[in-house]
Formats: sequence, structure tokens, C-alpha cells
Amino acid sequence: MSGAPIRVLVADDQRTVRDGLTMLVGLIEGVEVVGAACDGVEAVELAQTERPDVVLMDLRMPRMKGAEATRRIRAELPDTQVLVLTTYADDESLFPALQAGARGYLTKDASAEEIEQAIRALIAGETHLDPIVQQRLVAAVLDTKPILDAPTQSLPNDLTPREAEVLKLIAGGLSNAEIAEALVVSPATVKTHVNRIFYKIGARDRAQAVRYAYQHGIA
Amino acid sequence: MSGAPIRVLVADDQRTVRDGLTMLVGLIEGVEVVGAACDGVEAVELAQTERPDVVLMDLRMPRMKGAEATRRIRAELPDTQVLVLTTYADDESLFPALQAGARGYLTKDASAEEIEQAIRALIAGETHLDPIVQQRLVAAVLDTKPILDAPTQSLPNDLTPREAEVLKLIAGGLSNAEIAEALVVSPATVKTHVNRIFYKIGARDRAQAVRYAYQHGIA
DNA sequence: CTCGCCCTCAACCCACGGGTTGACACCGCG
DNA sequence: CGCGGTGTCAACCCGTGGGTTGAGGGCGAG
Repeated sequence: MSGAPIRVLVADDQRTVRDGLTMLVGLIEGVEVVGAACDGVEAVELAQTERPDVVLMDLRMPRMKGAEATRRIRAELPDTQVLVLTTYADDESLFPALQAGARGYLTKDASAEEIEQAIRALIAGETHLDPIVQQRLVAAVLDTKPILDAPTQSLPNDLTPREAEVLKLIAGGLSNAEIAEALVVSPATVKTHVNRIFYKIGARDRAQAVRYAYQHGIA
Repeated sequence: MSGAPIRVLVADDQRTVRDGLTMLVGLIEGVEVVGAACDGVEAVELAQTERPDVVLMDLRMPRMKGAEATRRIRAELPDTQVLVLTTYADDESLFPALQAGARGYLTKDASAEEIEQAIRALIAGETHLDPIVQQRLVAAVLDTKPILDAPTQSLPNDLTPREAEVLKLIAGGLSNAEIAEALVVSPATVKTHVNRIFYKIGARDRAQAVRYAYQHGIA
């Protein structure tokens, strides 16, 4: 399995990132960088002339967004796979990119080995997504899929109903005063609840409480 | 990072698979198999007494299905992650397992290295899914999420790399002083970053910043 | 080279948050 | 009936966080 080299095209508007990626990917054994585009239009053009196996695609680029470039490449070159390599994995970037036909999605935190693994996975016809992306997909699917069972959505901690309510509002970014107003109680009451919540979930401040809420599916 | 060993519990009804897994996983450096259950009921019981870091869970087991066992374990032991290791990745197995709180999903085709990677990913709080599962999730999401890409999907973000780094730590529940220590800068610098982040993402305090981070996939 | 962005740091102010103690009313339960 | 859990509220203290201003160095782009 070491025949022709894997041909890779790099597309990123930031010069340092583009050059760094070209260098990094070129060092991978059996991989050859056949071009570097600095925007979406150029990426599509280079893809058509070079017919690479994989395109490393940034999403935020001038002239043409990475998602649109991905769509065109996938439409015209079915054998060319697109590996998105971008800074953030927010829904507004993620879903259009997947919709456009990207089979891989990594953030720029990825190591060289991860990029290599992803490239090889795409060549093998697999999908390779950043763990965060996987997490978001799971969340999105569970959102839309009906709740198959789960009779009593048991709260992990022995938070009282009122405390759980307060925790949700904390996770919503509300201040103590705002929570008091929302629940029609005195600010002092809220403070009491908040302190008990912190004690129970092992949080030191609101920030940790928000983190806890999101990690435990309360928000 | 080579402190206490990772404690793993194996749950599978087939004796050869169970023993083989126990052997295989026990050979991984820094991993210790603390128990082997032959059905779902035993898996929950052993999880409660042993409090493992990761449970390798088969889905088709007598007495109690793996999905239900996963749900109970996740409800009572938030720090214990479940890695499903099953024969097939059909939707009828997959979605209930994810719904139940499994953070990892591999088929029994997986190599020892893949299992090791998955275990370490779960320990790190990440999600690790088989490429086929990733593919199915993408398909499921694109099914339910019609093309919703915004035409002028522009960037509300604009965070500098350093700011993004700080935001991640904020989302991790760290105080300014702790962030300063982690990044080896002065607390004053951290405060500057924090203020700029708040301005850019429209947050009023850390709690709202944590919320933002989780909702945008930064954490 | 110069401009602007990014990162760095310092000093100040004060409001809000976090911790503690103590109190009272309601309600279900044994 | 008395007890414990829950929800409510108040006073206090003080630390951290949040906002502002100001300033200097590095580095890439024009």
C-alpha cells in the first residue's frame, strides 16, 4: 500500500498558516503538497487543475468561503476529499461545512499526527472529525431524535428542584439580582441557594457552576 | 501525567471476548483492569464498588442491556465514562447508547491501539467514535438539519489566538490568578485579555463567557 | 520605515459575588 | 406530636472580578 503519493492541496488565507501547513504536511511520508490557495476561488481553480486527493480547507477566507468552495469541489471532483481545518467549531461553521460535503473537520489545535491520521482516514473513505465536533453532533442528534426512554431524568447530584432551577439560570448567565427577579424572591434567598449549589456540585464560583451545568446536560 | 493508573471495567457476556479484552487492555501502559462483568446488572454493581474511570461496555447482554447499564452508571457516577464496544453500529444500538450517555463507541473491529486512544480520549473528557459512527451521525444531522447556512454568515468572533486560549481556560473554571499561572504571565495581563474577550463576545462576566464557550464549541 | 495589531504590565476604583451565621415558616413523615 | 428538609430572608465581611486608563515592546503589512 505505498504506491502513488497522496496529493494534497492547502487552502488558507493567512500566509503563515498556509506555509506552515504546507511544510508540515509535506513532511508526512507518502504525501505531496501539490498547491496552496489563499482564498476559496483559488482553491476551486487549483483543485480543478491539480485534482488532489485531499484539500485542507480553512473556512474563513476572502472572496469565497471555505464551505462554498467545498461544495463546488465535491460537486465536480467526487474523488477529491475535503478536510476542514479551522479555528473554531461553532455550529455556524460546522453544519454548512458538513452539508457541503466535507468528510473531515479538525480545529487548528490539531497536531501533525492528527492531521496525518485524518488525511489517511479520508483517503480510506472514512470520516474523521475533531472530538469536539463529534460531541456536538451527538448533542445535535439527541436533540432531534425523540427521547427513546429515560423515564426519570435523574439529576446526578442531590440538588433540590429549586436549586436545579437556580443552577439553570446561573448557566444562562444571569446575575444574582436577575435570578431573584426571575424567581420573584429576595436576592438574599438566591445567594443562599447559590451557596448550597456550589457546595453540592463542588464549584468555587459561577464560572465553574456554568461549566458543571453544561457538562452534565443541565443547560 | 503518569500518576494514578486509569481504572477500567470490562463488561461483556461472551467469556472469550471478556477475557481477551481484559488481557488486551491490561497490557496498555498506565491502565489497570479493575473488574469484569458478564451482564448489565453486574456491570452496574461493579461500577459502584470499583468506581472505574472507564467502562468498556458491550451492548447485547443478558439481564440488563448495555444501554440501560450505561444510563445507570452515568447517572450515579458522573466521573465514570462509558466506552461502548459492540459488534454492529446500527442505529437501533447507536442512538440509545449515546442517549444513555456513552462518550465512546467502537466496533469490535477496533485494534488495541484504537481502544487505547479511545480510553485516553474519554479520560480527557473528549468523545471518541468509530469513523462509521461519525458518518452515521453526520447523515442523521444533515437529515434533520435542512440547509440552514446563512448567506452572509459572517464572524461574530474575532478573538485573537491568545484570547481564545484565555477563553478556554475561563470555560475550564479557572480564576484569573490561575490563568496567569497557567500561561506564565502577570495577572494584570490576564485581566486585560479577559476584558477584551468580554467586549468581543458580548459577555458581562465569566459565567456568560463560559456559556458562550460551550455554546460555540470552544469548550 | 511607520503604522497598527497583538501581547504585555501597572495602578486605581468599587460593585458584585462568595462565605458565614442566624432566623422563621411550611410541609411531609414517622 | 416533633423532627428534618426545603425555601425564604437578613446582616456582615472581604476578596475577586470587572472597568478604565495608560503605556511599552514585538512584529508583520503596507
